[in-house]
Amino acid sequence: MSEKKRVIFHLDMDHFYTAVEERERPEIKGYAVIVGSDPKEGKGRGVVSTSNYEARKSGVRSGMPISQAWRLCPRAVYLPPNFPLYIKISGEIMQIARKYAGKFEQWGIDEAFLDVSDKVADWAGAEVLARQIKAEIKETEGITASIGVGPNKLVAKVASDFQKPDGLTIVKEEEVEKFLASLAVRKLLWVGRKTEAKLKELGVNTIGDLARYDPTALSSMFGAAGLQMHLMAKGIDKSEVEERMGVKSVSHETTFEEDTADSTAIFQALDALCEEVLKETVNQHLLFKTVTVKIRYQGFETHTRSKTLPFLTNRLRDLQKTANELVFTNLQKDRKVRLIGVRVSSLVSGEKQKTLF
DNA sequence: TCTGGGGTCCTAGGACCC
DNA sequence: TCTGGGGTCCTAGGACCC
Repeated sequence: MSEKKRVIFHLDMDHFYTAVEERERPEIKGYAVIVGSDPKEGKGRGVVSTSNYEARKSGVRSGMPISQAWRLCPRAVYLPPNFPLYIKISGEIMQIARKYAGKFEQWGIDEAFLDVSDKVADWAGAEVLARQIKAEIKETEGITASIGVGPNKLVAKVASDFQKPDGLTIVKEEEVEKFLASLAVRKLLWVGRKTEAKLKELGVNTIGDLARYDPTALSSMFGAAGLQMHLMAKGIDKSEVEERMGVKSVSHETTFEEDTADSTAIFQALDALCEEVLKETVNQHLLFKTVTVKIRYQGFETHTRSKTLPFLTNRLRDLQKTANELVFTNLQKDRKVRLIGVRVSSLVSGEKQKTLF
């Protein structure tokens, strides 16, 4: 019996945050727009979340320090992120896309995988469907999306990035190897900056280089991820499109405006973060067992400390007491702190456990 | 260049249990 | 009085994603 052929879409909204802002404020259309931290005349901390294509012409990129963006593009329109709005519009878009898919998997706020194998007869049918989804999103929401189409998630993901904005790239099985071969390894899912650097040392620059490399050597260098990487480079990916159920952790963190050794300020911030984290866990009817605090010192050295309680809870005083103890016993008093954070995990839905309290 | 904030998954060592 | 093997849980760190 031959394996069923799959047709997978990867949907990727174009410069999503700035696209939403442009839609809401027609007066900024045509200008360079950057959503991110407050640039503070070039002295701001933090990074660029999203920049529109006008800003990208000046070299501005997602993840870039906002101070650097300010130097490259001081005349851009700088906006703080409006997450509630982005989440609302994302939800509407996902609802549109979901109805066309046999299986659907949201990926971050502005991307999704769709398994449409049962919805289309061939690649021509896939193209018709992809255009239909793009058109409906554009008509209903006024913003554009790019779609990549391929025989698996990996190829679809790489394809959606191939032509942007408002792109549609279809890669059939027989074209996969050729399509991938000349692209940089960094285009592969899970190959980030560190892995890219290690591969470069091996003389592996393109996905084609990686596909030809000895998998045993990759395995001894990267472990299981090495073999996975080699398969991906050959365009092989058997992972299913699957709906993700429930969060595994809830966290909040904050970077101080200036690094501080003031323990009053640090513990005050910690208490406030605990309150926010707790509010969310309660809203989602969750109980937690593990508390993790994160301390980042001046110079970016980062440590985490965690404690698993012998019971499930959603009480603020349990969270605050545990978080405070963890920070108190681990904080290096003579060092300035850049960031403090709190996370809860080992979550269980509390729907059936209301009687606990 | 000087690095946000929200997540997921993996690894490796150690404790502990049978 | 020196030491197996399997399994699970916990902790810390790190890479990666958007």
